[in-house]
Amino acid sequence: MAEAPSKPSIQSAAEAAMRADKAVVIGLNAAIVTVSDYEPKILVVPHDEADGTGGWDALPFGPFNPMQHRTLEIGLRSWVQEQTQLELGYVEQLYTFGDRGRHSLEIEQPGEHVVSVGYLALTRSHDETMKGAAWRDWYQHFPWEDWREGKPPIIDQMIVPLLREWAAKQSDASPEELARGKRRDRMRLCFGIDGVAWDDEKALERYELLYSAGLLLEAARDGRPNAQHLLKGKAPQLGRPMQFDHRRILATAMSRLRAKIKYRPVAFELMPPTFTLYELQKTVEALLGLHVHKQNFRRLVENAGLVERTGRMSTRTGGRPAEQFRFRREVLNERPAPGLRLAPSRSRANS
Amino acid sequence: MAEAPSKPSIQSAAEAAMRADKAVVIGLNAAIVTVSDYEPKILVVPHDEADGTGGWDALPFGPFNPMQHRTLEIGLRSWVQEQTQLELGYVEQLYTFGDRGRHSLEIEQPGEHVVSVGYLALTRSHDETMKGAAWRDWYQHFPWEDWREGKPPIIDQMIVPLLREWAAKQSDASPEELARGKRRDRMRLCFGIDGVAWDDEKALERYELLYSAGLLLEAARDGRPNAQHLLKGKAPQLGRPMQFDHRRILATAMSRLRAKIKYRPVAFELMPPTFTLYELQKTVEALLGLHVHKQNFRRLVENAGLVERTGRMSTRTGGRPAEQFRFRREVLNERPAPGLRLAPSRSRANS
DNA sequence: CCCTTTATACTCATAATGAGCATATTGTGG
DNA sequence: CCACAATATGCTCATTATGAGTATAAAGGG
Repeated sequence: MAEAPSKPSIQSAAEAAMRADKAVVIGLNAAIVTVSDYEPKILVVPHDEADGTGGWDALPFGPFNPMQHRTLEIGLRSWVQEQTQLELGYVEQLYTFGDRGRHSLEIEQPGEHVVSVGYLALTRSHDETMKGAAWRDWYQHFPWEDWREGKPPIIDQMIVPLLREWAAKQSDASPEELARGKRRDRMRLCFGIDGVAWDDEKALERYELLYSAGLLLEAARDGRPNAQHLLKGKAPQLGRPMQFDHRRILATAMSRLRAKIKYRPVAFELMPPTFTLYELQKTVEALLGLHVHKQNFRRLVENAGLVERTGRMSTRTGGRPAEQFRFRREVLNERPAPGLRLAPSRSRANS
Repeated sequence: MAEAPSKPSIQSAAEAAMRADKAVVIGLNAAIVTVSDYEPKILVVPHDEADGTGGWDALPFGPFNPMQHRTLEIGLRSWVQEQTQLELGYVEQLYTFGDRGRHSLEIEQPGEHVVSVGYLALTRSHDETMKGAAWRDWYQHFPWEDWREGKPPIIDQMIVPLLREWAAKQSDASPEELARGKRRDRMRLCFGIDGVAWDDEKALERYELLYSAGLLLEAARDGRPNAQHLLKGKAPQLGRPMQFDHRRILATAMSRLRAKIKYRPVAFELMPPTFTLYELQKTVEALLGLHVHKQNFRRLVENAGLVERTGRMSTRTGGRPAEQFRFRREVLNERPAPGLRLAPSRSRANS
């Protein structure tokens, strides 16, 4: 009954290249993450648009030149290396955004379209001396994501009330949003209300929720009607905004990294060659934005075979000296999915 | 110490558009999956190149026209709808490939570059009447992935011996591959040898392993030296090859879907409105390529709150009639990660 | 009415997990 | 030197999740 997917649609790739309306430029965005002083840091570059977003952080960005680099990742590594001298360890593709409205201030020339491919990269080195670029604590952009000291006050003081208001007001809701309590459910699941457990991996969903609720400066900048008040009044802001959709890319990176850490030994990309279990734990906690039970963390790491003792003791910092461990790289060849299987808190998840 | 990521690199997006060497065409590839008769099917279109790959299946492909569609997904849905009349339920971006060598037969014109974005889509409808397009059992492309009837014979009869040969021969190994037993470890982990458990989610890794080992026709077509013998002799083939890197995209889709099914209720996208638990189980088993314990599957599905009884009984097919269930869509609003948490078999995983 | 076939309900041993207690090893300030 | 603070590390225990099996129910066919 249906029309066949016509073969021409395949061959048309060739013709399409000739047609300007389909040609685009590929941009590569890198969310480069490190952890220092037990804080996750994201590499940002300043930018100065005359559009009111001057001063907003941006993620490093570079074009992809297919003539020069065989793959997207090679292209990314190349310009990151050139511009920052950073040694990227782990690199992972996140998502490709093709939104026409991405550069929302109509800075695009007619006929120009940037499709951007987001990448997550991890690095151990974190010199503070890169001119122009800087390491920014990622929780400055996402203050609601750091639960290490308990629930961040911003959630109950600002986010929940504002979201409740948004959920109550149905006037600006889209058709499918109007389903009874849809908005309320979304906020319950995202922010762990009414007995729903906090899920550290939902960083992206939370960002998107706040964006649709018009609570972020990016939403105002993009012209979302329900966010315009942010520009007028001196409304308090929810986290530091970023250029373009970079905060969204960062949220994607957070979600992905928090998930990955649990079934791949990526955390070790951020550790020095030897470390104490305490240091490892603090690094993981920093990324997850959560506290974990110390003794159980140790048990987990040890009988997952992820580390081995070095015999050396650390110069202690207060109490009994801790032993230094090293990452057992062999584990990659032994088990199918080695990682810090930190199960989502079962408490309250099921009520 | 490092150079700043220069702001110009950001603004250069604008100039870059003008430079032909950076302009590319975005192609969208769709892995459209359905399940009928308890077999996973992939929508393929024929193609006729005069390059020897005529007759190989291809995934439906369409260009992305940024003037016409706001986002990549909208663009994808649009041409899929147009060409196939299929109603896509779940759609998810998989990966973006920018390899210059993607269209390996140098069919690219100079100055033309296709970056392709792969998508996974699920649909319930599976008319057999689409002209040109056809539903192909996906295990025809990946015979080693179907363990429902036990370990597929092709593994022990062909794959393992050929991989052992490849692992033993170090002559064509890349520098980092030369590490003692690297290749052997890779095959152990991928194909579950020596007590390593089979991991259904490693479909992509297995495909890539077979490709690098030169055992797939795609590798031969791409000019990999270690695969050239496939073209000469009448060597038996490992699964049906596909055009371009489409089999790789399909492998990505399989891996992603098999993983996703365990923490998101995507399986229901493939079910009719009401179904018996047996039908649900068979569908899941088809996707995973595995048998699951019937009673435990039932327990899992039921106390995860994923389904609810309808009271209606099915017209049985042999024994006691089974009750019809329906998907409890509300579960999406209740639990953070509802899915069929089929844990990886613990047996043999840890020896 | 027995037998086959499938559906569904329970049981049970084992492993994984969350939480806490106990002990060890350091430095510090009387 | 000793009590004490601080941290590391080892161990126990209750609870839950999981894999595997047994038992019973409800149909149709001879």
